[in-house]
Order: sequence, then structure tokens, then C-alpha cells
Amino acid sequence: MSTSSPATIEDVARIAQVSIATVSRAIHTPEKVANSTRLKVNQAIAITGYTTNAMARSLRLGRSNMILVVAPDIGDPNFSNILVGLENEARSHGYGILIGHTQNDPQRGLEYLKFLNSNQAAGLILFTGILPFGHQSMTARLPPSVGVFEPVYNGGIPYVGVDDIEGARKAVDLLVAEGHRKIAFIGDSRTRLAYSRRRQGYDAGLDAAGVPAHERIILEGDGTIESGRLALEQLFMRDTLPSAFMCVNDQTAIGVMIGLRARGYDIPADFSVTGFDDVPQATFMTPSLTTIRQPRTAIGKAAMALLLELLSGAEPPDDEILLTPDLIVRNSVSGPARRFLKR
Amino acid sequence: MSTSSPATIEDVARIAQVSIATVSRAIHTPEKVANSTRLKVNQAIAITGYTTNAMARSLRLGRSNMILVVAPDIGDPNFSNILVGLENEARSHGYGILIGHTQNDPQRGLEYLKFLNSNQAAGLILFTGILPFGHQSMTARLPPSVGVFEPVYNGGIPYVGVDDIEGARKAVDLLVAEGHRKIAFIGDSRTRLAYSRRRQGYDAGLDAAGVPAHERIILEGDGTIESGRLALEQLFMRDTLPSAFMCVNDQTAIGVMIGLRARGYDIPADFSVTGFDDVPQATFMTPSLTTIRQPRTAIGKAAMALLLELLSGAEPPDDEILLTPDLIVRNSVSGPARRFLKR
DNA sequence: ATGATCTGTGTAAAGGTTTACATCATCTCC
DNA sequence: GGAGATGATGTAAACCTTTACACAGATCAT
Repeated sequence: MSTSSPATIEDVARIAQVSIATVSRAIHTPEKVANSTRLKVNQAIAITGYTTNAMARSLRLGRSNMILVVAPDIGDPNFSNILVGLENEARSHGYGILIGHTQNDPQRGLEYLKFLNSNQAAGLILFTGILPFGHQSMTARLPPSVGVFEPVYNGGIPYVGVDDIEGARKAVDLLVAEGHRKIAFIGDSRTRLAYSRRRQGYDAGLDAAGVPAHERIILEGDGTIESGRLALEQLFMRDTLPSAFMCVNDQTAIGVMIGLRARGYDIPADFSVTGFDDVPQATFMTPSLTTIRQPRTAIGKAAMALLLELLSGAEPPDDEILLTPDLIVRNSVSGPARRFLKR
Repeated sequence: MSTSSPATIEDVARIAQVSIATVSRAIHTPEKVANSTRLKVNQAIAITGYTTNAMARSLRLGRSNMILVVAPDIGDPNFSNILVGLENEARSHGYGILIGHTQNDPQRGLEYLKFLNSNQAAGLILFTGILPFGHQSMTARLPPSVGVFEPVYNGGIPYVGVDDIEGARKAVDLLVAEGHRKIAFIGDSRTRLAYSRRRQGYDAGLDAAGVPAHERIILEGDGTIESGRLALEQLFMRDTLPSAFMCVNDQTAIGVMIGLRARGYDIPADFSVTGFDDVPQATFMTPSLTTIRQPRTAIGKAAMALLLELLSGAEPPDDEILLTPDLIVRNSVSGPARRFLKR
């Protein structure tokens, strides 16, 4: 209507011929306002095109309607779908999403801590496996927070994610069912909780299959493509080859597959490979990658739902919230190559 | 320090024994404050751990330090890297990023319009090819805005992206140089500016190569994998096959490649394929996809830089800001199959 | 010595909301 | 009919900043 500055609650009050308090009540607690008055107010709102000034509201309430989402790398193929779940859930409750990526630099994390301190975000979603605020992490007064996708190592922060142990177990079980016994685990890590849990699933599966611990092949890795390729090279140097590679995530699996192909091997005829996550690329690899699917959107939705509960005063849950991962069978797994059957 | 509510400017003033006005000035216009005073204030800030309350600041200034980024689909493989560029540039200027995804639903777009009206964002980055606010788009009073990745169809909004014509031209030129003359363009669209420009590049390239207009094969498409596969099926029905497919983007190219492989053809021996964008998958396809790379991070950075200029009062540029796309040669292109040489 | 200029600081208003408290009219019950 | 409860609305304070304006003291030119 007017070309000048946006309508305030006072404009509405004037047109509806009531006080600003009544307008505010008509909006937030309509049951406390007479029907006739509410009608007038609503008309006035329609006429003016009034929208509550979020800044003023947040200032008065001492709490914003923004949620800060911090990830080490926005480009992580796992991130975007989780973000979709987070965003949908937040928006449908009137919250907005603020994003930050730290690139694993504690200095950058600190800048986002400032965001929190200056009241710009009411809650925090952590995509990172650790608190990203450097040495101030401990003393920092954090708002209600929820970790997602990867449990937070150092913070006693509620976590929503997939059951890593169960997921890994499904992958080993498939390999075992196909006849594999020499299964390498690529991407072990003591500092990344998600990874060490996947390792647990691996061990549990091989325990059940009766494969003794000394026959297991474990290689470290940080979950990058490069780490997969490197681990493979180490194995070829040592000359202790498995018949199957169970990789801690899809990136690692991609690295392993690239390495195997570079050496002229066929997957799955010569070696089987499994991943974890089911990133978009997994479908398009040749062969397509058998992996464990993270229900990413659902994780995001559940995490945000939990955070919103915390914001409205609920107690943090005692346990982690673990969703069930599905085994996605594609073409990178078959029975072991003949030379492994001989033994 | 204190476990209670965060320090305000008044706490700082009390400790430094000055007025709150002086504290504010010491922070924002230090040159207007005596050295000795500034020192006291800085100490007091250190003691209290004071951070400016962004809400109060924005309210007073009538302008927030948030930029709203709206995309139809956060999961778009092109999006995340652009976001990295946007975020880095914004953060280094004290701005934060608010994100919204509309899933092409004008209703959802409207909800973000409310965000803008309520002063929560000072500026707008549009990842969409059109204004996402439905029929209110025209009357809406938008804050300074910049379109990115795809020119905005209906809004006179400054645009930062890649030179689509030049990029497409590089792709055709490669195909022509390899000896192709029958080159199909898959993914034409009159409503998507980026696509029609790529078509222009295609036409320009074939003009230069002396391929008459009636020998060109043009198929519509909306840029999804499915659209690529569908277009391919149409061609096989018509039985007017080209020797090469120049696809409007990588997704389309992936669709075409899937279709060709399903029919048992070899790429590039039987058909060459090019894409556009260089999404992460492009590397991992078999064969890997020859395509045009979008400098995504650079685009994001440039777009945000422009937006920040607009926010500080600069005039919108007369022209679009176009970055140069690079041709990325991989393995999906070779000379035409023999049967095409015969004619 | 007088007035003008400059420097540094304080006072107070404004920005738009929400909400405790006060007020007033109406209704209920004896 | 009057006391008290109930319901609807208004008044004003508070949230925390920034900044125009006022003021005081020092410096300078005459």
C-alpha cells in the first residue's frame, strides 16, 4: 500500500481503533480478545500488510527465531539432504536456519560462537563430530544444542543419527552371506565416534561368523577419497589382500574402487566393496556401490524436532535417538574371487 | 564470568566508569574517543565478555546483518559450492547467511517473503531462475537482491554467473573439432534464460562450422536426469540420430548416458556426450563426462561482494557480471562413429 | 581578556514489540 | 441492589542499541 517504511503495530492499532497491546494480543493470544475486536484487527492487518518486526520481537523476548547450523563443510554430500529435513521442520514452526561452515578451523568456529552470544540464534545444530569452538568450547555457554549425523565427541550434547553399529553389521552380514571371510575394514578412527561404532559393527559381524580377530584387516582413514586409495596401496605393499573391502563411508569406498580399477581389477569379480552413507554418487559409479543408506532427511527432521522441544523447555533425552539404516544392494558385491575359495 | 544473563553495554559502561554512549563510540568510531577512555572501555569489554546484542542493534539501525539465500532445491549439486563462496564473503564482512528452499512452491516462497518484510534479512540472493514469490512478486518491495547461477527471468535483478553462451560455444567447438556435424542439443527451454543462452552458443558454434539450421536437432528438457533419458527415447523413436549429444547441463547428460548404455551403446565410441556445470558426479561417471565447469565458489563470492556493495548504497551495475567457464575434457567425447563419416 | 573553534563526553530519545498491572464495564449471586 | 468475580482493553515499562544534541573544558586567534 504505502511506498514508505513498513507498517508497524501502531499503524494497525490506529486503523483498528484499538491499542497496540490489543493488536499484539489479537495476534498471539486471540482467545483473550473479543471476537468483534479480533475481526477489526485482522482487517487492519490485511489493509496495512503488517508483519511483526522480528528484531523488535526477539529483542523483547530475549530469544530469536533462528537456529544456527554449523558444519565443517557445506559441500559434504551428506549435508544437503539433512539440511532439507532441518529446514522443513524449522520453517514449519516459524524458525529460520542460519548456516555456518568452519572448514575445521577453530578460529572460524569462534566467529559463530559470537553469533550465538549476540543472541542471533536460539539453538544450535552441530553437524561436526566435535565442538568447533576451540579451547573456549568448554567455558562457552551454549544454547540448547543437538548433534546430528555424527555424535559429538566432547560435549554431552544430545544426538540424532543412524545406528552405526547396526548399519555396519548389515554390511558385514551381506559380505559374509556371499561367502567372504577375509574382509578388510577401511577407515578406522579412534577420534571419530561414528567410525569406531562402524568398526564395532564390523567386529560383531565377524565374531558371529567365527572369523578370529587375527584374521581381520584394519586400516586407518579419515573418510576422504584419498584415504581410501592410500589404504589400498598399503595393503598391496603388505601383500595381505582381503576378498572384500568394507569401507567406513562411501568416499572411502570410492577411493578404494578407483585404486582397484587403476590396478586393472574388476569389481565385484575380483574384489567386493561396500560403503556407508549412500551419497548421490553411489548410484552412478561403475559398478554402482552397495552401501548403507542414511535416512538423511528423516535425521534432519528428527533432530530439529528435538531441538525445538528443548527450546520449549523439555528435558534432554537420556539416550541418543538412533534411526535404522537400510542396506542398499547394488553391484559392487558378489561372491569372493576363486583364489580366495581355495584356502 | 557471570552465570546469569549476558553482559550489556551498561555493564561495560559501569565498569569502565563512562556512559553507554561512550562505550558504543569506543566500539564503532574509536577515533572519536580519547585514548585513555578507549583503553578503559576495552578492558571492561574483556572483563565482561560483552558482545553487542545483534537484535537491539538491528532494531535501532533498521537493518539486519543477515542475507537471505533462496534456492528451489538445497540438494542441487551446484548449490553447495556456490553457498561456500557466498558464505565466506558474507562472514568476512560480518554478515550471516539465512537459507530457504522453495521446492518451486510459490506458497513456500511467500513464507520467505515474510522473512524479508519482517526485517530479518537486509539482502537477498536468488538461486532461482524466477522470482519465487508467486503473484505477489511484482508488488513486493524487495531489499537489494542479486541473482546467481541462473539469471532471474522476471525481475530486473542484477546477475552474477557464468557466460553461458561462451561456455556452450566451447563445448560445440570441441565436438566440431573432433569431426562431429550432427550434434543434438538436449534441454532447450524458452523459460529458462540460462538454457536459451546455451542454445545460442550452440547455434553460434554450428553457424561458424557451416552446419545449416535444418540439420540441427533440438530437444526440449527441464534439466533433470529424467528429461535427458526422455529426450533420448524420442530421438530413437524418430530415428534421426546425431553423432554427439550436447546437453544443457550435466544432469541431462547423465540421463542421456544412462539411456545410451541401456541400449548397449558405447560412449564415446558410438556417441559423444557433453554436459555443462561440472557437478561432482561428472568425474565418477563411466566414462567420465566432458563438460563445462562453472567456477562456483568464485560466482558465490562475486555475487555476495556485489550484494554488499548494493547494501552500502552503490548503484546496481548496468550489465550482468559474467565469469569465464572452462572446458573440462574427460572421456565422453571422441571422433564420430564410422557410420557418421560415410555420409 | 574575549570570543570562536575543537575535543571528548553525557543525556535522552527512538526503534517496535510484549506483557504486568491497572482500569472499567458487565455479569453473577445472594 | 450491592459485593465480588469475570472479561476486555488500555497504559506504560522494558528489552539494548545508536546517535542527535547539548554541554564543558581546552586551545587558539585577535
